[in-house]
Amino acid sequence: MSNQQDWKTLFSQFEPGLTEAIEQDAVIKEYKAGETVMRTGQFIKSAALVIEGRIKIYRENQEGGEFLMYFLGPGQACAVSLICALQARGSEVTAVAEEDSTLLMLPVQAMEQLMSEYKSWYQFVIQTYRSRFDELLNVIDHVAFRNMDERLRYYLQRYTDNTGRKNIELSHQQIADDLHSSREVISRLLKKMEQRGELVLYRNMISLK
Amino acid sequence: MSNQQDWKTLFSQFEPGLTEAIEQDAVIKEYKAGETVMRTGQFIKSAALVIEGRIKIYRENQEGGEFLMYFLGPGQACAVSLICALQARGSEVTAVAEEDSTLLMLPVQAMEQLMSEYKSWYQFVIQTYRSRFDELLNVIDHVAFRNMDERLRYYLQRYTDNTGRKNIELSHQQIADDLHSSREVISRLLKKMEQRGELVLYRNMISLK
DNA sequence: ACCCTTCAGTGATACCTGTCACCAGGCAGT
DNA sequence: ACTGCCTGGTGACAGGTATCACTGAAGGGT
Repeated sequence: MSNQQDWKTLFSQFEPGLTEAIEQDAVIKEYKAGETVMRTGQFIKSAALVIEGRIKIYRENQEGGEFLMYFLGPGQACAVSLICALQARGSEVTAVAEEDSTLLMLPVQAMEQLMSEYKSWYQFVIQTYRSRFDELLNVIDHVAFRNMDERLRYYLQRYTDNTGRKNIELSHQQIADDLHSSREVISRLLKKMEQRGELVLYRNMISLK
Repeated sequence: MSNQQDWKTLFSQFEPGLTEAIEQDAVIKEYKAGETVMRTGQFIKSAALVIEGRIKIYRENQEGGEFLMYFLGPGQACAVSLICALQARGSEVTAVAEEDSTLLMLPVQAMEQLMSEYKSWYQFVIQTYRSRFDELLNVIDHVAFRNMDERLRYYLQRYTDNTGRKNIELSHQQIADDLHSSREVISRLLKKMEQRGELVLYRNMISLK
């Protein structure tokens, strides 16, 4: 477990003074794996920076369906929270901790001030918008142009990229939920991929080659 | 045709001095209907604000498929151009003028400066990010959770919202392209909607009830 | 008036994916 | 050991959508 000093090295692009300014106003929050960080419709009063762990950001619809947008890792910030916080609006996505996670919560008022005072903060915000926007574009590409097998492959790829591990500890059902598909479809596609030698299937685990 | 003075009233939220500052550095560009404003991969050196007309922003894939993201109308700015311009990166979307359009092109260097000097510019940029992000979320919702009939309905709705007209002057083929579907499917769905009395079909025109 | 292109309608067919039904194996708690 | 639940595998089937083939109608240009 990293302690709370470490976050400064994570955001080393922040200029002198900025980290201290953030420290003054921000609150550190811990979430256990599976805990909901933010629920659709919930009012947002803070921007969230991830210090440790992994946060899953997804969209929910009325009928209980869900659809993964992206994961946030250490050093990343939630673009939705940045936008919503700056405009005092409710969240339009749901965020859940996939692992035990540590977040730095920065109140809106503080954000406003940092924005004008610190160029590196402003650049960080812009950069965050950009990378999340990019990620959304990729998601749209896949869901619009690709079949489920390619979307699954992309999903597994992103997962290993995010965790840095080749073993994916998820049930087929969890994957199906993230892709808004069904377990049977995912099982069959995974089986095909296994037969092609792209991966090996275990219980609650997929090992990429 | 509005002349070039009018744009200041369009962006009336800009604080005193900002419009003049923009005027100094910006260039007005005109595009005929159908002209390509920006192509995927093209390098962006200016932010684009729409003064008049309608710009269609869509994603292209390698095989020639396309997928509509949203339209930009007068008073709106292209979030992609704002982001790309600030980071000197290539475009990841294609922009085409749907009608004869007038755009205000603001070079990157000028943007940087306005950003720190004018709060109302900074807020405009944030607001632009936010609304485009929202729109993308809606698009994702539809493509992830909805069937083609609902997507078509949403598409027609957006179209009339954007143009302010109840008559949609598009061929079925054009609609199919925007939704990344096929003409036959769109024709059939439109026929069903006509039979239900939701609209009336003409050649190259759909009239919503 | 005629030709030619574009647009729209429609049936047949195939594929992808979601759903249902059912089974078997693993794992946890009693 | 028994029970029950979660996970994964599999076949059958259905609905939605893409594709192909063909038709006829509308409109523009000559």
